[in-house]
Amino acid sequence: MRQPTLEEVAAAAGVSKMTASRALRGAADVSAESVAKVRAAAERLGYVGNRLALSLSARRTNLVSVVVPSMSNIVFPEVVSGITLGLEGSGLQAVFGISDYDPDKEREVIRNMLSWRPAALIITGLDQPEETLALLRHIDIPVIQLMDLDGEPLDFNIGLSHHAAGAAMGRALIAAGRRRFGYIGSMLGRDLRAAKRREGFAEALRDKGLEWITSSIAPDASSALLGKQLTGALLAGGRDIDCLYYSNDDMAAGGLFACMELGISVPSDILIAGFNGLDLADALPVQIATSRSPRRQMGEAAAHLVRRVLKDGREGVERVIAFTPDIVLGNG
Amino acid sequence: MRQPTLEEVAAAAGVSKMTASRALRGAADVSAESVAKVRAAAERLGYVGNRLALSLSARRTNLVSVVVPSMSNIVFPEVVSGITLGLEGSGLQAVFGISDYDPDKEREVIRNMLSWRPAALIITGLDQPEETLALLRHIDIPVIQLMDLDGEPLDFNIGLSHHAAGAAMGRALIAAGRRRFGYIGSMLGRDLRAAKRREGFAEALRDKGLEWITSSIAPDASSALLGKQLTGALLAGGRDIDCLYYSNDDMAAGGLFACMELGISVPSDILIAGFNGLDLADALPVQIATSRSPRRQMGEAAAHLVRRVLKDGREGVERVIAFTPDIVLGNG
DNA sequence: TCCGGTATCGATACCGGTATCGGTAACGTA
DNA sequence: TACGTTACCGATACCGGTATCGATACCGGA
Repeated sequence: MRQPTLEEVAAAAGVSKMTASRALRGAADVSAESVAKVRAAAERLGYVGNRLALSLSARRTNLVSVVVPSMSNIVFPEVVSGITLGLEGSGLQAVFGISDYDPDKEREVIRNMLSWRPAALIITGLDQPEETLALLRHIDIPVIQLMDLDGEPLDFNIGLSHHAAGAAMGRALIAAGRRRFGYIGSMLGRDLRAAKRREGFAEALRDKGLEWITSSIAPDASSALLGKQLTGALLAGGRDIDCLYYSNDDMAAGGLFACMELGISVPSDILIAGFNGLDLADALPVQIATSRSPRRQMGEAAAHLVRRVLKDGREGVERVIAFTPDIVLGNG
Repeated sequence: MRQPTLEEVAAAAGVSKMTASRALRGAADVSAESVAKVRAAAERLGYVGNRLALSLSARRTNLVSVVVPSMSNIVFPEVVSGITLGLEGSGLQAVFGISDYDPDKEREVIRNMLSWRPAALIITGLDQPEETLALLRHIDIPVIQLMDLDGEPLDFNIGLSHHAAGAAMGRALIAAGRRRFGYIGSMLGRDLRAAKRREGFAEALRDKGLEWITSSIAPDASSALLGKQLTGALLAGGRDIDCLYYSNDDMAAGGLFACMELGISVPSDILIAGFNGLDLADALPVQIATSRSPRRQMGEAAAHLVRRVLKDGREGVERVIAFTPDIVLGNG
């Protein structure tokens, strides 16, 4: 019970392969009678076209390959949703790969993707090692580096400056009267965008003659629980701080929960600031400060860019699309 | 600057296509000299094998197609991570599609997937309409229905009984002394597994002569914010309840936040119960009751089943793998 | 010198579609 | 009757790999 081929459908309908092909694609130059026979045969046999043969023959696929670092952090699935949504109705199909924040694995995933001859490639960030870039310079499809702007793009670039986002948050919190800053983060060696935010924030502090009073960075993946634990440990140290900046909202939410358990008033005693503007942040009993990153929009923008370039070529298409996250300080 | 073909690599290396093919695949019957020449040429030209041609020729792909309802709810990305992880090192590659909880869209996504001739198919739940099942009965690859057990499986089935999970939670909460139950959920017409949990829970109530005192169901997608809003509205109604069962942990977390803002003591005044056992639930300042669904494990189990069946055939492989969620009542 | 075995390589067919082009039947028109 | 036009259809080639089988060169041994 193999999948039937077009040849078999054609035989069942009593016509040639070509006529069957034309009939199923709704081409002209086929009699209504033939169309009916072929349709019926295809239905009866459960025929499903073979995209391998189609794509090989046409020398192009309808695939848009997307490589993200993780699926465990909700922000990437959201970007992925945006891409899928933005591709809807275009006939293009998104395919996803996970790099686990590992540059070597990312290169292998990309190589794997390229072996399917996608029509376009969307990858995360701008910090691919030279070896990966070399791989990408050999191909002639549009390549979009997504979510980050701090660096030299290879082809197209859509995202936001995490360095600037960190700096803007730092300035906003200083303007709000905070002076004694602590940092809590995770996995900065691999999550380079979080590291850029931290560095931008630190620069904003230096501009005002300030610096981190304390800093706690774990090697694990970010999570609310980790944020809670690190915050609990840090506060137990008795440092005198009035603001904690977290690598993201998950961590910050955990920090908030730690404060609530410890009876520390947020934001009057300590202001909690994260990054992303997760849906969760809007529901928290105490609002935390955050930068709303336009995750779905970035995904959709990437999808629309792909559609445009594949349809009309690269001419006149902006190489860089910059987003700016809104800062929300909350009800503090 | 098209992607080079094996033919071009072979020409650059001064050998035939076949020799180049053999050299790159590390086959015997090729001289060390030829291997070196071909490798060098491939490297120089940036050759990446064409999986379309390979798969068409071999009449099989290394693809495992996965269809999930959504990527916005963290549970599905987690399942997806589990599948990807479980496939690691097998040479198999997972490909994902999103159905948006829409049966028609699901059928189209599946049809699209099948056109790539995957080696296996993993879909969510057991409630596909007959039209979709008809599509699946025509194919001879392993099909796994994942995450649910309540129904008649088509081929393989891995998951948990949501009806039983709801009933177990209901019994546990009754045993914990609760009597006046309210329900808060979302999108039950589409999230059939949540509907099954609600029904199972209601049955447990009926067994003890109880029933829902109040129920609030929104058509929107679940989120903490929605849970918070519905809870706020429901509590403003002044119903006398001592326990709220939610469609999932996101909603329940929102419910907890609503209670905290309203000064309602959890769990002494109202016990909050959700479903999933999200990481977030462990970090909340007040623990909520939940059923821990083994999301990564189900994904990994599906991946291992696929590997086994593709390697050794279906003989002797269990058709159904049942998981049971642990109930956590929390620190109430 | 001839033969058999081994190492290495290439020509060909095929996977399942579609593009292309040429063929045939039916019909109208000069 | 001869010819052109139109509608419909099918044979063939090709996409880029690999399986298969046969060819060739070279070696050692009889």
